Amino acid sequence: MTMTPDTLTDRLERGDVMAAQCPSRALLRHVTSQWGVLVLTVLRRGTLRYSEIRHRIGGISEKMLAQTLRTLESDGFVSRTVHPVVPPHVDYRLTAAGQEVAGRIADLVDWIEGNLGLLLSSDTASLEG
Amino acid sequence: MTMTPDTLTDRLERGDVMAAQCPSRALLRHVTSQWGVLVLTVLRRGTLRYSEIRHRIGGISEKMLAQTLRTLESDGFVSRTVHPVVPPHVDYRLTAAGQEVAGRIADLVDWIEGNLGLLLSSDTASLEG
DNA sequence: CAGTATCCTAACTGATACTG
DNA sequence: CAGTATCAGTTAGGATACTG
Repeated sequence: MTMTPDTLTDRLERGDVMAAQCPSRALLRHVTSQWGVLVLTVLRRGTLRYSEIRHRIGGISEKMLAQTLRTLESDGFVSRTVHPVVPPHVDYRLTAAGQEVAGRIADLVDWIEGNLGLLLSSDTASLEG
Repeated sequence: MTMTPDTLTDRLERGDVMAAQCPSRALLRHVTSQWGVLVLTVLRRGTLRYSEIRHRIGGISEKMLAQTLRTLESDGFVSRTVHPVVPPHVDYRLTAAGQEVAGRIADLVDWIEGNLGLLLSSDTASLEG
C-alpha cells in the first residue's frame, strides 16, 4: 500500500476536510451545528413553516432558527418559498443536496437515540451539557 | 396512521432529540462539534497518539484537542491508554460505540467531500466561514 | 511527549422588544 | 405570521508559557 504524498493544494482540490482552509470544513460545520442538525432532521418529513419548525425543535430561539435557516439556505441545503399573502406564509423544504445530508445526519441521530441507554449506562458517561 | 400523543416524559424516555432536556441532545452536540467530528473521523483509521491526531487535523489547537478528547472519552466514544514510559506515550482509539458513531459521521463527511464541487457551484452557495 | 494554566478575544446564544 | 434589532451573558477558541 503506497501513501499519497499529499501537498496542501492536493488536499484542498480533493476537498479534504482535514485541511483547515478547505471549504468542506465550513459546510460541515454548518450542517453539524447544534441547530443545523435538528433543523435538517425535522425537515426530512417534508415542507414546514417557520413556526412549525420552531415548535418541533424544543428550546430553539427565533434568532437561532432564523440564522440557521439562512445559513442552510445559502449553502443550498434548504429552499425557502414565500407565499405573498397576509399574514405571511413561508415554507422551508430540503433541496436535493439537503436530503442527502439530512439522511446521513438522521442515521447518526437515530443511532444515538436508539442507543441512549447503552451510552448512559457506561461507567464513563458524563452528565454534563 | 395514528399519531402518538406525546408527553414530554414519553419523549425523554424514548430519547427524543427534539426534546430540549433529552440527554441525547448533549451527546449529539459532542459528536457533531466542530472538532469532535474531525477527531472521530481520524480515529477511524486506528489507534493514534495525541500528537498524531493534532498533526492530522489542520488548525486544531492543543487546548481544543485535549478538551475534545476528554469529552469524547467521558461520553464513552474514545478510550485513552497511557503507557508509563518516558517520554510519555498516550494512545487514543475508538470504543465500540465510537466506531458506530464515527462510521455514520464518516458517511456524512464523505458525501460532503465528494460533492463539494456540486455544492460550491450552486448559485446560492456562500463563501463565509 | 502530552498535556495544563492563564489570558484574552470573538462568536454564539437567548431574552426581549419591535416591524411589515 | 415571520421575522429583525438590540443587548447582555456565556462559551468557544487560540496563543503563549509552563510542567511532569
